[in-house]
Amino acid sequence: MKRDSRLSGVLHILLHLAEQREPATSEALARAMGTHPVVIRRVMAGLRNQGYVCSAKGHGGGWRLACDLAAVTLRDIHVALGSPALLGIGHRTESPGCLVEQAVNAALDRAFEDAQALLLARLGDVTLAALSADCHARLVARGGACSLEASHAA
Amino acid sequence: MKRDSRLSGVLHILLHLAEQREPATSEALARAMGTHPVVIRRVMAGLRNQGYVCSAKGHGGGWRLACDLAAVTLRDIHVALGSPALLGIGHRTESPGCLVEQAVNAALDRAFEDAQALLLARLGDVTLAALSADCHARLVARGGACSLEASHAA
DNA sequence: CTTCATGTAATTTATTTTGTTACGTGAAAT
DNA sequence: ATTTCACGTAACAAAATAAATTACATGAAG
Repeated sequence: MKRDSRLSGVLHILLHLAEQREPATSEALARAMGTHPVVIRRVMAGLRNQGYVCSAKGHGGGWRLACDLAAVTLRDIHVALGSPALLGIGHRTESPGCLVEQAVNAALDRAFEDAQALLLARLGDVTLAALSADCHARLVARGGACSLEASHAA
Repeated sequence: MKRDSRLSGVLHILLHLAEQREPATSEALARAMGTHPVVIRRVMAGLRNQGYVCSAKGHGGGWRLACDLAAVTLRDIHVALGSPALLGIGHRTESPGCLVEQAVNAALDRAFEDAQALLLARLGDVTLAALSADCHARLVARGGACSLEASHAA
């Protein structure tokens, strides 16, 4: 079972956008993320629709942040990506006729819902601003010499 | 992202086994679960190795429970299945060179670990005996007329 | 009016999961 | 004994998913 890393990837992109004032093209982002520009556009489309970023065509175009980092949480981004399943395990059948399976589903659901609620709450506790601050703290801790952008130069 | 339903399926099987004293063949279980006997054997192999069930060859052979339902939790079964990923989302990279990605991973990890720990704890709170009792309660609530096995007759 | 860059649908390719076949081992029935 | 039954496993095939790519359209800057 492969885990969905879209949230991780999008956060990565957003924080990089926060570091530069000029728009970043899908091609540049794709190079940094090791993927294809069209994939970037696909995943960013959701964020644009929710107003977290904006895009511009033509010369000097690309992606820019369009939100206050302090007002957006990781949960917001998760929702903007379409609220993909947080849990990796689930039911065999959604509404089974078998009583045994109903009991199994009920027991698992209780556990699943609690875990999911906790995870959403934790994601809701972290703002993009906090994440960005953590980035800069790490930059200082590491010596402060290199730009945040340098890590994807190669 | 498709969710793994092995835990759900195996619990279903175990509770059915709890209802009958004669062994159940892989073929019978496969019919009930809508899959192939070899798939049943594959998934049950882990449980057998951990001693939760035992299997017998030849006439009258098949699968039987080999554990005290009151002493085994859903968490134990999850572990016996190889502890598949509980979460549906994860990192892009495990040990990134990029500071931004390190910060993203750190933030997500905190949330992930807490949710995972809660889920494991909840699974650890439910014994197979409790699940089985819930099955019987549902059977009574529904009228008590039909056998637990009837649900898979068709 | 050409170049650049996004928007999106359609297609192809790769990966993962699931199902199937085939053959081996051992136990019970005849 | 030998046939039948059922598990054990590896190898193979098929199906479902996800990702990458292509293709073409739109619109903005030079």
